[in-house]
Amino acid sequence: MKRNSRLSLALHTLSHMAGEPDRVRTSADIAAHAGTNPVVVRRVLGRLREAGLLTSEKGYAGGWRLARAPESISLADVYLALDESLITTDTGDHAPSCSVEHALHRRISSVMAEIEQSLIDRLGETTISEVRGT
Amino acid sequence: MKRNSRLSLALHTLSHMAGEPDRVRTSADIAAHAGTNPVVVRRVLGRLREAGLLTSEKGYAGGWRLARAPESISLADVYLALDESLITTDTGDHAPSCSVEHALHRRISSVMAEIEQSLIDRLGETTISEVRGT
DNA sequence: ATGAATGCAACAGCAATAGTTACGTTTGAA
DNA sequence: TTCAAACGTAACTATTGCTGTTGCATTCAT
Repeated sequence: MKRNSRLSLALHTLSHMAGEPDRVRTSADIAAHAGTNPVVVRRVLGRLREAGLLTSEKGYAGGWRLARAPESISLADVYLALDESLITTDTGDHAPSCSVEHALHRRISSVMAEIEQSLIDRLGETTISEVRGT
Repeated sequence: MKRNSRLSLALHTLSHMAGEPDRVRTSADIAAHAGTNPVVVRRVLGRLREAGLLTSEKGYAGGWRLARAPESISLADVYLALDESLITTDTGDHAPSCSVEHALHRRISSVMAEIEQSLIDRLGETTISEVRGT
């Protein structure tokens, strides 16, 4: 695993869960399906839980379950839950020399923020259940 | 520099160049403005040259210059030149166990490809000269 | 010829992250 | 009550990607 693996893992798991929303799955099960480690699964899914997309229960017969109907979970929800921020340009610790540079920097940041919002809007148009194929 | 620094460096440089399109700039000049290293600049700008956005000349009085009018260079051109592929999920060297998994994987890849295309379309709507502020 | 510039290769250092191990905590069943 | 199963979390390692840096060959105008 390498590129965007958190997003990939999250999407695979959620889409898979959308098939049987009531079934409780352990992180070990999920990890086996995803070819990774239970701790990694808990790390990623923990973020989705914080965002209210999943619930987890400890102890015997514990595990993970969708917190909402899959039709109500959009890709934007997942993206924002993971806090990936794919687009945002670097914060530039290099203090701009002249005011022209400074203005340019702000201009670019603003444009990139608009682009990211467009991406989020687009992600909001697709739900987990659609990804799975209804 | 850290996050999306290549994209950031490319945008800053191109936007800056759009102000005086005929001026030749050395990688040392650009690096000084960007607060980085000439070699790093040449690495990033080299990709833009391969994509036909810039030209470079070696030797005495050499340097970098826009290869096209700034109004004809879109953010999509820059994005594609850098081959960043922000969206694409990982290729999953983990061979899917069952055919359901396999179908799901292809489904997700397909959806993410659509999303990335939407992003590129959106990036195509803004040009370097617009970023600069006309 | 010489100095200024790119092109390129190689290497070090750093940051992010996956993977792993270990241990505490919680829960329900036996 | 005891025990096994599960999550939660911390700590550590390894890997990966990228920036920064140095060095050197090449090219070009003077």
